[in-house]
Amino acid sequence: MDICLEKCVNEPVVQQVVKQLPEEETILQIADMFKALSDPTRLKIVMALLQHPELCVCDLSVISNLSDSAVSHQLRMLRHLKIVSNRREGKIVYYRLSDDHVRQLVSNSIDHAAGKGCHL
Amino acid sequence: MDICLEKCVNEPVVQQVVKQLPEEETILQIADMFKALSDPTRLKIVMALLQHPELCVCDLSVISNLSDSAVSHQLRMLRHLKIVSNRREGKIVYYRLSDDHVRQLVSNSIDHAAGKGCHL
DNA sequence: ATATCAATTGAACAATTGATCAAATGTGGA
DNA sequence: TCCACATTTGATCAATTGTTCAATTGATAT
Repeated sequence: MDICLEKCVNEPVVQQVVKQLPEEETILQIADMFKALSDPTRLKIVMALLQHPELCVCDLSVISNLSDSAVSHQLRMLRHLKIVSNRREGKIVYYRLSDDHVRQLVSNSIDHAAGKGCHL
Repeated sequence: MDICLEKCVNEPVVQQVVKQLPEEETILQIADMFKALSDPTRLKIVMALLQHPELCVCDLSVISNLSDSAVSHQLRMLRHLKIVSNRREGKIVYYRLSDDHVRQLVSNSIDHAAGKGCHL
């Protein structure tokens, strides 16, 4: 028994917290979303798409100062996480944010970082 | 010159986007915040603290189903990122969320995942 | 068909991460 | 003091990550 007594474990509090926690599946989903935004390169890509509705891979590679390949790899991940969508026009593939939730999430974070606080 | 022409690079659009992007420093900061929440274990810890204002390491290890040590390591990271604060009471150390922004961030994400959409 | 350009892909590699274990703090009680 | 407990820390190791390079795909024009 390596549990602390009385004030700690086995109290109703712990049971209640566990019960009210979102399902494991949901937690993994949300964590994935955060993971997508946890890399500076990807975050910059998303921020760029926040300011301009559509950008091609080439543009994004210039903006993020990275090789086309590197950007494409990251876009692939963002695509699989349903965070960006793409559209081909001739040789060029345009990317855009596909999720309004991400838009809000990142937007809020920028505001917060800028010290502006929330903006309801 | 490995840049795509006309519609792509060197357009004012790219310049403008780059200019409007937050500073590198800020981007790194925000990415770190997301990184803190990108691991299911840490996310669960934060979610638990979202539901109960203060929990000790031992509680959190039970809730997250992890060893004390593992939890402590994660709490250390969250502490350094200023996401949680702690308070010692005798042998027991209580942790709490130190940042309202994180509270909102995670709370919003849960709502979104629950299909409730935004709640302005 | 060939050439060219935008984008994607796969392999390889260094760098980072998260869990585990053992040892070390710090705290209160006998 | 010595002991037990809650927590922290350092070291290690497997797994994951992000980038680079080379090769490939898709599309347009000649």
